[in-house]
Amino acid sequence: MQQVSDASRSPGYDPAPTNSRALIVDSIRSAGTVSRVELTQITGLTAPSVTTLVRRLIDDGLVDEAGRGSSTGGKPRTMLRIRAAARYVVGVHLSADSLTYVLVDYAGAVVARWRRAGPGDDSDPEQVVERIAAETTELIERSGVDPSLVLGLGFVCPGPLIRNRGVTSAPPSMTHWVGFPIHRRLEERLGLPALLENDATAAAAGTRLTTSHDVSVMAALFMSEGIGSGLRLNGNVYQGAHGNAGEVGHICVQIGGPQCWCGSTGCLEAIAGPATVVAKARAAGLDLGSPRRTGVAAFAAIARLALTGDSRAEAILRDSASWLALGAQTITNMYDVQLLVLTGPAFAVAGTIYLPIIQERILSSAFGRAVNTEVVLDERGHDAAAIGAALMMLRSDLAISA
Amino acid sequence: MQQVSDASRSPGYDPAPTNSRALIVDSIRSAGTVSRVELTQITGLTAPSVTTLVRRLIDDGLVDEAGRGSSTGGKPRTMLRIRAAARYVVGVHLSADSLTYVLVDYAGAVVARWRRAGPGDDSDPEQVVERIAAETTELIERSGVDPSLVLGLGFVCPGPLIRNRGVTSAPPSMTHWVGFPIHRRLEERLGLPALLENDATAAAAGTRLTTSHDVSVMAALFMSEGIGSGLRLNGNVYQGAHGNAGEVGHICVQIGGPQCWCGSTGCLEAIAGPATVVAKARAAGLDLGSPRRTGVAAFAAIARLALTGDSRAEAILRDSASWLALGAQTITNMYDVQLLVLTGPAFAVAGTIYLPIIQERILSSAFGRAVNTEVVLDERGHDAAAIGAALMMLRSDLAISA
DNA sequence: GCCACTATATTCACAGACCTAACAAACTCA
DNA sequence: TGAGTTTGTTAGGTCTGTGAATATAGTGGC
Repeated sequence: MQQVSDASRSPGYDPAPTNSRALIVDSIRSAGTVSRVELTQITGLTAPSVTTLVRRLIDDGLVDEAGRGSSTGGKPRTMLRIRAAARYVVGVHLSADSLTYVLVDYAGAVVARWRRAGPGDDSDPEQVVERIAAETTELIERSGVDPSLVLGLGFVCPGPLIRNRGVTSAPPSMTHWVGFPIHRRLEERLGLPALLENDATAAAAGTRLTTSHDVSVMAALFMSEGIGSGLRLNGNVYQGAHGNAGEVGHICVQIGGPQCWCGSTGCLEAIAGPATVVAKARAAGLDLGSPRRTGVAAFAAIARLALTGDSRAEAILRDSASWLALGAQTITNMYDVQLLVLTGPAFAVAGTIYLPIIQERILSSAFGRAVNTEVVLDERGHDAAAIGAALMMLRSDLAISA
Repeated sequence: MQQVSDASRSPGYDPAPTNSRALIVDSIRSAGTVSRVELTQITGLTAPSVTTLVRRLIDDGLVDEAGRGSSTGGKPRTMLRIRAAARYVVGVHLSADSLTYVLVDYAGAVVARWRRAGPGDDSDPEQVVERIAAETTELIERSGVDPSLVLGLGFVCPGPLIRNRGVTSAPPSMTHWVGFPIHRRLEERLGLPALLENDATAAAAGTRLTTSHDVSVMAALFMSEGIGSGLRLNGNVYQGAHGNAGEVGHICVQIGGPQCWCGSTGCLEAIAGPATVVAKARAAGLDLGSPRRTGVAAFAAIARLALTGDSRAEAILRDSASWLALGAQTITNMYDVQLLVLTGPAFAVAGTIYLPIIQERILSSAFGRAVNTEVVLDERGHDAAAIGAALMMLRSDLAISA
């Protein structure tokens, strides 16, 4: 049980691994395949240190040699890569209308994925724990992965939470979750360490960096049922004092604006979040399929309409995007990032509408111009949070012990 | 010259000192006087390590023993404290209408302070360098401190900058500073390492923590001629990818709001910053003394009027405060801090009007309620930026070498 | 005033991380 | 085939920090 709490501790920002072993593993993982010489450059360690650390990792079965590079006039480089089958982690993303599972291997690749209907609005937390535990077990079983190689589970849910204590406040659909220590219950039920994280923060951890240049400071703008953001610094997420950093959905963007479920008024989420977009679309008489369709499913229906030429749907989304752009600008102003990634289920379905509007505002703002902040769309938006939670587990100390 | 750049390097967030020597010095400095046993608790190092490190620090003249604590049944603790006279650093805060110098000793105390009129709007940067160099030299001379003990200089100016390159964009009064590498010029002129920092970020570093409980994540909301903020994590400031984190003055708080000098519209600073407050007060016919009085001096005149019962002045400031409260809420939402300190010259003169309004909004916001974020006024607001710059220099690697 | 007791601080021997310097291995090219 | 080049390893040393044992300087009982 000692180990269990270890993974989810870490008050505030977790500095870059002082642990060279973790540093090497991270470097190999994010590079794909690298040679030892390259590792000396990436990590700043000396060649002998790299040799020693890599040897131990190979002995422990965490890293493999993977053929040779071509010679550049001398001995060719021996390439290294993560032994993908060494360990696995599970990532789970819960929201009212969907429940996403991913199984991620030690190299960080998704080897299994499962999306199911969410527990709905009035679910009993204890029953949901049961269900998640059962489905997690089933996921592992069906994937054919040896369960003893599964290190732990990263669990993600929307909204503010207090690390190690559970959800502290929640959107209307999940109020009965407040104060329920779901990750602890999952730990007990599954016998695996579990980590609890905010959806947006996890998404920041899960975003693959596909930019050419080196990005050490990036943020994710996450939209699912709500709106949030996460900040990633050199691969570590910034969580704030209580694990609630990045609550961009509840900054006030309009004095005297509409009431938000959070108790405040004029929140970005209340004005331009998916729930509001859906309400506006319904009010405008758009056909979103079944009237029982809610949350991201309903939002996706609007996006489909907009993308197939419905100008009313498009106008509603473009209006939402102009507000989201404000949030994005706040993120870049406050965090000063090199890269902002739009991610989460809502951007997965409507990102192409939001992206140019957000980009334009960022690039035309004074600081955007001065420093050239890039804004991109995550191609794995749907699963970003679940993947991120899994990756956070994969980067915990647990994951590098022999 | 190697050393010189060392102090101002540090891409993005600088993790807690891995350097135990620096850790010990920091711990003693922030505790005032401590025993070795207490240091083992604070730092997590073992008793033998503390013994050794402290012995070296005493040998190097950086730390002194300072009598004994009272016994609690055994050997009384030998108290340690920083040898204040071991080293000194200078902090300089430049704005259009004032130039503040502080000389800070190795214990972090201000031993000399000098506030002078600013260079005004149309000053030649080279001449300002000359003037600052001369006045810095004079400050040191008059203080009686041995110049060879002065480690370096922390330089602070308003607005966005790119670390190591100078100011990148600037308020109207300082546009001619754009691109001028003032800290490099000061280094050359004074023969001392210099560090360039944004005023708000430095203020976060300069704020003394007077709260009872342990604060590891705090932010400063800084108001001088402009509005900015800084984030401090475990004693290290977060600077962002380009040194521009915390630009809360240029988040948009009103769609279609007034034009800001930064090129954007609806910026917090344009709506509620000191310049706007002064303009409104003049428009309302308030007597601010000489019509040539500008910047913080004019703002201070309004604050005096408000505090002596002028209801028009008070209304103008209260309106500004309600907008600043939005900015404060954004800070707490994005950074999730335990403590928010209002600081800078403008809060130094009008803080008592702003504080309750800001406090109320933070405490009534959902996340404020859930996690109890404290909001306080800095009693050293006038000098916070200069002091902070000095303290940042004091925490650089330079400052702990024998 | 002496003795046990306790809390504080130090010494000593050792483990581990990481470095420099020297060396071995594996390729290219003349 | 061998010189040159690049990659990786071995050997030895330094430095940091640890645990175990010990020294130091008080308190309080008798």
